[in-house]
Amino acid sequence: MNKVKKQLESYREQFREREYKMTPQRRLILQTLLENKEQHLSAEELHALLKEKDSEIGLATVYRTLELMEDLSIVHKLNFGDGRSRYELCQPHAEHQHHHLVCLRCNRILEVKEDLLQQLETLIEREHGFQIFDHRVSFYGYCSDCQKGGTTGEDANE
Amino acid sequence: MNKVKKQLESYREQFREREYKMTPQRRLILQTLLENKEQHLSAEELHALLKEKDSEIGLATVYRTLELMEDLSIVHKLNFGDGRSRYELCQPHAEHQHHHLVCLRCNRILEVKEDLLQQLETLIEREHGFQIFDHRVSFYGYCSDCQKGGTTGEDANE
DNA sequence: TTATCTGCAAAGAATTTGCAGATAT
DNA sequence: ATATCTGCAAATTCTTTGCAGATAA
Repeated sequence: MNKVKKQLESYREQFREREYKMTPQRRLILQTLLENKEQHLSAEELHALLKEKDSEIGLATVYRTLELMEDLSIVHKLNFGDGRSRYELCQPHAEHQHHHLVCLRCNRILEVKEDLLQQLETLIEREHGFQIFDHRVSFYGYCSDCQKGGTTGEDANE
Repeated sequence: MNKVKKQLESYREQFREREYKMTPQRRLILQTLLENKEQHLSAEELHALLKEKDSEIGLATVYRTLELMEDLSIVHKLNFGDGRSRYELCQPHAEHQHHHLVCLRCNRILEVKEDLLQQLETLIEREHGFQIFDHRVSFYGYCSDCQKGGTTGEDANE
């Protein structure tokens, strides 16, 4: 998996540009995020994963690193209304982030690649004179599994 | 302002259907939300407004009432990434909520009436078999004032 | 070398909960 | 009458901060 190494090298460069140091802790956090790309981890979940790797990274460091990387546009901070912030790696080459589908029954979070908000953005920029840099879109409903399923449904979280 | 009274009566009915009681505290909270429709209040801000009216409603009651009203689909819980939840009354007759424009410089939150997500929703329902009930959309950028203004810009919050 | 970074523990902020008395229906 | 609701204070949970020693560049 040379791809991961290359990606880490690219992040190191982003750090250097802003005079931030690439420490073992930061590297391991990035590595873990790369290994869990599809996950939307919270700070505590990430911290738990790091512990499994026998690292002694403190929770405060995890928070500080995530904040820093959000500032560097390496991660996006997300909120799905469950009382904690969640994070995901930015897609380096995507014009915009994808959208999230939050299942109201099993709480799974699915993703959609399609953007299709260009039309709406153009309208907003024209009508409201608001210059858009990014957007966050979540759809709430029932995933296909939960539409079939009985009344209970498994809960993906806790 | 007979309109407000009518609206309160309608909320009372929603409460009754679920066997919740309409207490003076709940009525005053609803009234205050109606008087601040365009505001996106946090629980503490709402609590402060209630205090100005010489009511002795406890903060815990405010939280409990907001939770209850979210469950009744009377209010929407919103998150703009400022570390606290914010609430707004649902638009009773709107198919969907409007969208929010979050200015990254002055932190003002503007609104757009246009929905225009139907096309995207149709695509998602078809391609992903995901049955959509609602969506939350926020756009991040610079409002028209902040595009003109200097480098500082006033901060609408704190 | 030296400014930045880390871990720890303590602090802070938002939200929730337990309980005993009060109150809508 | 009684199940629900309220206010208070304490408890929880998530996140941030101060500090002294450690470390990347």
